[in-house]
Amino acid sequence: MDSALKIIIADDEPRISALVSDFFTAAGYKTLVASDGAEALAVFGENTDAAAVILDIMMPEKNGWEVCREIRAVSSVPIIMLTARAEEFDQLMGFEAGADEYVTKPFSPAVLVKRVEALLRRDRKIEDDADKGLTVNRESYTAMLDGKQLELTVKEFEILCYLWENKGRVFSREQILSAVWGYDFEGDSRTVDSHMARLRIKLGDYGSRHIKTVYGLGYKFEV
Amino acid sequence: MDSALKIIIADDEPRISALVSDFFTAAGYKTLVASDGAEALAVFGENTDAAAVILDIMMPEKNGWEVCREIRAVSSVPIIMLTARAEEFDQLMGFEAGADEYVTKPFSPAVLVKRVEALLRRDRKIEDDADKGLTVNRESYTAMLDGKQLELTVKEFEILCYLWENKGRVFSREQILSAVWGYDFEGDSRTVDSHMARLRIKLGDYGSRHIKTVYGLGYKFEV
DNA sequence: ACATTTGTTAATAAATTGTTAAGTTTTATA
DNA sequence: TATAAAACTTAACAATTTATTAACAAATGT
Repeated sequence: MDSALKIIIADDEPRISALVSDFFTAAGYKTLVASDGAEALAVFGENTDAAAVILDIMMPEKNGWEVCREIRAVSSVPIIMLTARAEEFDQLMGFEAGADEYVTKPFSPAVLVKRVEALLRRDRKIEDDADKGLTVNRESYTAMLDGKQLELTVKEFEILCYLWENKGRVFSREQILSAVWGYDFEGDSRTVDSHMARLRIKLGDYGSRHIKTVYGLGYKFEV
Repeated sequence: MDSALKIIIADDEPRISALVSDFFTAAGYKTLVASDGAEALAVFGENTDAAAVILDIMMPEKNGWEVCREIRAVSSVPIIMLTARAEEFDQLMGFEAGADEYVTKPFSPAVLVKRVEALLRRDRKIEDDADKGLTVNRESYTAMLDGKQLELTVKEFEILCYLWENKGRVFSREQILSAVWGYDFEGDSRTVDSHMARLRIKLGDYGSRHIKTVYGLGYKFEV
């Protein structure tokens, strides 16, 4: 199985494409290199599932923005243009041709990888950190973890809320009981433990990582 | 003792090297200036413990990327290339020669310092002051040492807190017992010793440096 | 009446803590 | 400075406390 995302790199300067290719390979992508505009188009034709295309502007056969325009006619794949000089003219043409990003030489290959990943994120090709983690909504009594809704019972939800809204702070079982059950609750404080256990299970990995037992004191949501 | 980190600056334009040197000096570094490529190599030869090397590309004798390549052959010291024009050729050669960063003239010396420090941080040459030393948080019952969380038990944490919040002051075992255990604790005061030992172990080096025994009296957190 | 949630209990597991005792270091003093 | 006494350190152990888990019973809502 090879599920690595493909990145097409087109530059007539082999040392540049090799350099860029190396960085993307190191970052876990599969790279396809072309050395002129016509070849770039051919490679794209064979790999329309590519995750992104990086085009140098100055290339023989067909220049970068010609290639860009032709790809754009058939695909919305993210396109990044490389240019030697930050000239307004080139920039304009490039964007008009439908490029998504502009990277001016000299550039740091590491930065180029980051920019491409930003575009992939935009297209949901790679996971967005934004919808990672936990969201809690008192109004709807719902909690989302990594974009998926959790099936929590009321008590579980309220305990989670209480800890979540006071992240970092340690609460004793008694404090949790009076916050969630009410000050007049007569029950055993082991009850809290049971709920914590259930909550942890439902939160999976995230639960064990963030709902911490503070031995001898109680529980906390660790940031 | 002079523990300042050394920065080698090579530029054939004295005004530039003087300017850059001033900024690094102001930031607490020691600078070594060379005015051509050959000299840069010679200086590096005498100072292979330099923390970073800043090379102008256009230099007499040996140009920047020749110097870069030669240094790279023997050292992984961070190398920053300075270039007047964002030319593709220079760019390429520089990265190929193993430079870590590229800074295009005109540049702000302050920014250059920042970039260099980012590289030093990457190589752990300078510590991030943000997470230096000890932090104690009663709310979350956590103690951080140099950015890492300590796994302290309640008693350990409270003893540490007590000493930490009264830095410099000496406490007898009895005082510590009544502060942490409560005035009615009936146990042996050797108990405190055990906890101190465990605390010291968990605090490692920092522990032995700061938690001091005052013979015949008790303990203190020494500043 | 059914399924779901909630509370309780008890067995088990885990961690903290206090104590002891042997070994060091420090201090006082002869 | 040698020696003894006092004070401290350390490690190991056992006792204790505390937490987890699962299974079950009660309550709740549909």
